[in-house]
Amino acid sequence: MSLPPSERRDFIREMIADDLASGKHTAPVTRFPPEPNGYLHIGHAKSICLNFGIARDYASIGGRCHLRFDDTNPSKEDQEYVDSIESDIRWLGFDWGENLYFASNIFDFFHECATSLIQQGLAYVDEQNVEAIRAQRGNLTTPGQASPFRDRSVAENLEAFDRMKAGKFEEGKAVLRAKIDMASPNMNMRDPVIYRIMFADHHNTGSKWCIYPMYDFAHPLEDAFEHITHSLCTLEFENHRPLYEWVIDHCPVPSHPRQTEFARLNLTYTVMSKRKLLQLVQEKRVTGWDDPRMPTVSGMRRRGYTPEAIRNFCQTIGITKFNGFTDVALLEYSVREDLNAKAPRRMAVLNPLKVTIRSFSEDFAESIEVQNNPERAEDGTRLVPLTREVWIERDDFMDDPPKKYFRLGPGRTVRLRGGYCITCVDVVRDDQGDVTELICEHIPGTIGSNPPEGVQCRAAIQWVSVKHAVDGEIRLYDRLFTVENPDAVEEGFLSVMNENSMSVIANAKLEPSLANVPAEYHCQFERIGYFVSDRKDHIPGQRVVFNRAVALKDSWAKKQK
RNA sequence: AGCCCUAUGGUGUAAUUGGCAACACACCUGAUUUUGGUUCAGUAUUUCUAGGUUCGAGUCCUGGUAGGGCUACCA
Repeated sequence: MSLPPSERRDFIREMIADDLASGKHTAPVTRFPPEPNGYLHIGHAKSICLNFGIARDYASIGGRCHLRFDDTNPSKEDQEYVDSIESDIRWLGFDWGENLYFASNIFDFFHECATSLIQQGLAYVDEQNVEAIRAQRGNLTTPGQASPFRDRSVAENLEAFDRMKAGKFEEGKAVLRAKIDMASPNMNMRDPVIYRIMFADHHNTGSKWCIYPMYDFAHPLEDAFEHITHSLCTLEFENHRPLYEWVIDHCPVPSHPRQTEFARLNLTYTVMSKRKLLQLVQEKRVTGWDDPRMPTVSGMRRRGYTPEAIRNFCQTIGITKFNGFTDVALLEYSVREDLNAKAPRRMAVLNPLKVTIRSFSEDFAESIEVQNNPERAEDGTRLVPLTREVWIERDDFMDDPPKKYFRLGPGRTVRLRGGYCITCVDVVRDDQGDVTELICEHIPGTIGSNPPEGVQCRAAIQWVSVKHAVDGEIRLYDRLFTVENPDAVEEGFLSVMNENSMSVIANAKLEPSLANVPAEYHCQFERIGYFVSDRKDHIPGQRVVFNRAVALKDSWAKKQK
């Protein structure tokens, strides 16, 4: 008996339920702790849905989720990222309320804890350079060796740490190290560096500090300071947990958070590494972090994803410790499901072929009432002008149609979606023999009803009145691809960079209801043919789905093989 | 090589904690359809391996195997 996804409990939620039942905590307090050094991507969305989702589940008993900027490395961080992260989280539908924190706001607290460690004889200032420290750390199989500075006196360490803080050392000339165990099989415990010197302007504290705490030291202290109960992070921090606990156990902290790890999101065909996404932006291979081809939250938003779709996706993939690869089809399904129900439909023709309906007079004009969304009658209808000449998709005609091709061919009949059935009676060609125009006749009385007995009309195609067509631009965006072979990832990038991987179709013929839009339309899923408008000025707050234009190409191609 | 983690259809996850292995996606087949969309019905495919405990093991124990992580003054 498996529970529906919405009620499913992952191992983390089980643990929280147990902690609540045993009285260990009265309410869960989680946190989402991004470093402001890039934009949020779909992988972050998984963590956001987890942490804020738990807070939401327990909101009635005081559960909450903090947004905390883990800004302890001023050389990589920027205010732009802080702003984008806040707005992306809000867009996803979550709210941290009053609970906005910056690690940089408690630099004094970190400093106190470091001083306390020194006083307990648990930390020392090492004045060796990086290379020496690295060499002494040993490797996976051989234990490390003690630094000559390891047994300095407390007084000496206190004094040296003060000089670090006062800027008396140059960068790289001294670090503060925790004194733990140079022979530990866990490399993280071999006297990890917990403070380093960096003369850099911090986006929040300016030049006030020239020493900054390392992640392994700062993170547990931040959690404890904020009274986080459950500190959820990804699998690569598993080996850091002993150090996390060591810091909590030896510093004067107000609470005892617990770290639990879960698997990060891996998506097939998708570049997820922040480093590589940054590279794409810096080398201008994309227009920015919010380029619709990017797997960032803001890129996906421009591409037409809805917050609901992303949240449902996160619900579907669940939380485990298994490090697998999620098929991107699962992501695509979640948007299709959401958009199919909500998005209004419009017609567009990408690769136009002119059709003249000769049974109409020159000045024929009729307003056809078309449903905005066949899934939702309450979305109403719109009037679309039909005239003697219309554009149809070139792929909707085949000279020599094979069986099971239901659209236009010589002598064949199709329905102009929402309108009449038309029969192709003649084909006009140029000197090369290429089709330039179709001559058709309409079958009267076929709006809203089937053609007479004996006339095959199995498909409905999109069309746009030539006289009323809006010239717009529709862009088809590819995903950013990597190749399956990880060694060839860089080559994968090259194919990303290639303009061919992004097809831009100019001068698409658009339905006149889009008249005010100097359109830039993003293809939602070319595999199924959704085009989603990003333009808020178009239909406020709504997404538009253009059907079929590309879907046909694809599904037909698939049937061919 | 040492330490840590993980293993359930093609993919991602469930399994009332030792009691008939299931859900979604993907795939294929058929029906419906004024979007080759949607919807509906159906087919096919599963507990890494070898032992052990047990009336009974996906679940517990032992040994293998495979994958991931760890040798930053990044987070």
